[in-house]
Amino acid sequence: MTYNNRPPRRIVFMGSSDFSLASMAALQKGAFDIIGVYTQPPKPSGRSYKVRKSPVQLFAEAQHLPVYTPTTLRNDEQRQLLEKLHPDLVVVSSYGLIIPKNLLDIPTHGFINVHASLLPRWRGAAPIQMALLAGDTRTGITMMKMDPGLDTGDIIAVESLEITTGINAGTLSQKLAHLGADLLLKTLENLEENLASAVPQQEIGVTYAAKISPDSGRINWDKSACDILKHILAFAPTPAAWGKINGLRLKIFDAEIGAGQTVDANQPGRLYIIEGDLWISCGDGHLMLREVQLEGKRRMSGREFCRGRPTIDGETLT
RNA sequence: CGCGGGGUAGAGCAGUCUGGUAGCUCGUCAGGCUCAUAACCUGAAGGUCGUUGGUUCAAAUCCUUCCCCCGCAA
Repeated sequence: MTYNNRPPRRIVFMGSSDFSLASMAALQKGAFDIIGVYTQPPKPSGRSYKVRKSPVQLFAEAQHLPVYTPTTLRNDEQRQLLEKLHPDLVVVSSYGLIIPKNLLDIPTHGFINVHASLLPRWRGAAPIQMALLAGDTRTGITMMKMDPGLDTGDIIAVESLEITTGINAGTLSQKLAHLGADLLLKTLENLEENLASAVPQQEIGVTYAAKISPDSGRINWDKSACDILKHILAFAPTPAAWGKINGLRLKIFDAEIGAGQTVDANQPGRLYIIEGDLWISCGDGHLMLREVQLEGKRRMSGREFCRGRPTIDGETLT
């Protein structure tokens, strides 16, 4: 790969999730020196409460990159640390910490951010999920210069893609992660020009994507089959959409909208077994549940679920 | 020791409380029926009941060791 201008050599990467991983890996393969990786500190998490490192940290350590895991960047110590690294550029991708504005000037070329939406739509923490929930037909990656606001920086580059029907948040996130990594490399090829030509975000069309929680995955069966399907796909595979049956949580990972009138849909949440498939009535229409998981059990197809539990025919999911 | 569920035929489950010949729904295979079929009928194969040790005349079942899977929470 060749560069018209002097490429930024000394890059600091800040990220925490699987989404960030693709961008970091791309930088690592490219002709860049990742002189430091910032990521969320290991926390007690997972079953049995063990301390676990973020995927970014695991990858960085495997590549023998220096890793920093501050709990906040909002103090002098952190400012001095970043200054000592003398970065040309800081690349941020779903890091999870707010960048205080007194850090933004430290790198020669400032901070850039890989954001998974078409800004200014879906600023904030969960843009991928919100795009699916809203039924958007396109989404994409926005590369922007970071400023003190929440995803309000000037736009350097945009790449969009179609949201294909039936895609879930996990798969879409992977596609966007790769798109983001490609766009990041392109941006870095002519960084100075690209930064200079960045344009402010439009003031119309601003929306915010709040964090999603496991609780908000609970399905309201009074809604239409179409809305519920969006909900299921937006929450899959984590934290997953769910309902309760006999006091147990049933996660739903995939479904399809039923055609015809095979189910009388007057009782939202009512389950039916029809020719071995698992169906559920919604407020409007009905869904065939293709992939489910009862708490304590593994994830399985709706058909498998029915085979072992023929008695759920006629029961209600709430 | 954060809380909890589970491991029984290729898959999903019942049986465990109350010990007494290993079951169900599918799948697979063979045969039959049919113009035909993923449909239907008949039959067959397929299990050291996760692992270790113990109690007992007898353990999937009771006690015990370890391993593995999963939900919550974070």
